[in-house]
Amino acid sequence: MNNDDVLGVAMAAYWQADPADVSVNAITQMAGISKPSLYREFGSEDGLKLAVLDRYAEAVLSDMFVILHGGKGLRETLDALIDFASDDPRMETGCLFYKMRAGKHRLGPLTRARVEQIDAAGQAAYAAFLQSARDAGEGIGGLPVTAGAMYLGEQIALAITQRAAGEDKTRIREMLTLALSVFTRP
Amino acid sequence: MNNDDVLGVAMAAYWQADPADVSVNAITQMAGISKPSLYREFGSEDGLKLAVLDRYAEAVLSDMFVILHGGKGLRETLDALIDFASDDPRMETGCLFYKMRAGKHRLGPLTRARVEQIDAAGQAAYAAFLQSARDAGEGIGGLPVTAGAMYLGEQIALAITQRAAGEDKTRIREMLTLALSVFTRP
DNA sequence: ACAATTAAATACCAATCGGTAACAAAAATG
DNA sequence: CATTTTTGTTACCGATTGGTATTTAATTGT
Repeated sequence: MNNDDVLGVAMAAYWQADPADVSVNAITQMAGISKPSLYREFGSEDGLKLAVLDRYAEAVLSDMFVILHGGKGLRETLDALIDFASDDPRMETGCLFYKMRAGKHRLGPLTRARVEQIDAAGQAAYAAFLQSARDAGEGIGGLPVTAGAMYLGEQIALAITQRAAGEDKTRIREMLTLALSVFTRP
Repeated sequence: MNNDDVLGVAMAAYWQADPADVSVNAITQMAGISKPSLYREFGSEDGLKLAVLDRYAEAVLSDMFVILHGGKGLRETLDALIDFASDDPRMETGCLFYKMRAGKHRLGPLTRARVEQIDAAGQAAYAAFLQSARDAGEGIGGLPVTAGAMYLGEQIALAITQRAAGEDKTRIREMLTLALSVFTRP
């Protein structure tokens, strides 16, 4: 059982459940290694969660950034975001990042800092996307870009969180489509 | 320090922080009573949380039901909901019910059952409100009433949760107004 | 005033948490 | 071959969790 495998086991566990509900003991047991081995590799629970988050960001969140920076038009990009949030099978148990963000106060300083950093990057990406849409002459409602970016980000987060709660995919898609319709209205 | 005072202390503590982050030990200490006294009165942590939730529902959630069943028009009621979510000082640290609902899996069976019950009642109230608006000839977008009810409820929950996260009140009002504008558009 | 009952507090329980010290096996180095 | 260094394990630490058995204090009935 190699270190990268351990990280994979931890990511799966944190992802499926809430990170705050998975103990290091449970992870060592699932990975079939001893506790000191884990601590020698990652230093602390905080270090482990940070490593997991980084791996998750590279493996999953990157896809969202790709969608946002794809240079497609407003409607097409919004549709891709809706598809991702309401249909991507990886989001069936929710998004690990959003779970961590929702329980930010329960994280150690390292992981919390990274969560805030990723969150800021996300906001920036949403804002850049909306700005470029506006520059391209596509109206995005009267609202300022930063407010729209936050709105967009929160609606995506809400949709994915609802998927983790076991809500019906079609229902979620309906609601998200409705929420984002404010961007594509006259 | 009477029993009702203890309930008040517990409600304040659960409300300000996340219920999952407040131990019975902490509550007995804050209330200045001994642990067996609390257990004699409420039976278990689950029993205490249930009692707190009931008290909270009567003291706070009832106001939301009053708004919904007020019989006012669509716009007026939506505005009242927006005011409540984004300006009511009691929501400055979020809504205890939404906090409990977000961490449903961490609750005992009694409290969890009540949370689900209240949630269902909320959905029904939202649906009844939208139905009456539609009956009164006010268009609420093309969508089915049940989907609209869920959307409305989740947007309110999102706004209040963001207040708990310390987000700017004006910003929250902007976003909620935007989200609910789908109901009052041609 | 004394006995019986109720209320409350002290002190404890087992389980679990994150984290580590002490120790055994294996691999690399001289 | 002998030695050092790395790897991994067992067994433990103090703190905290929800929950209780036992004992002390206050109240009540007679």
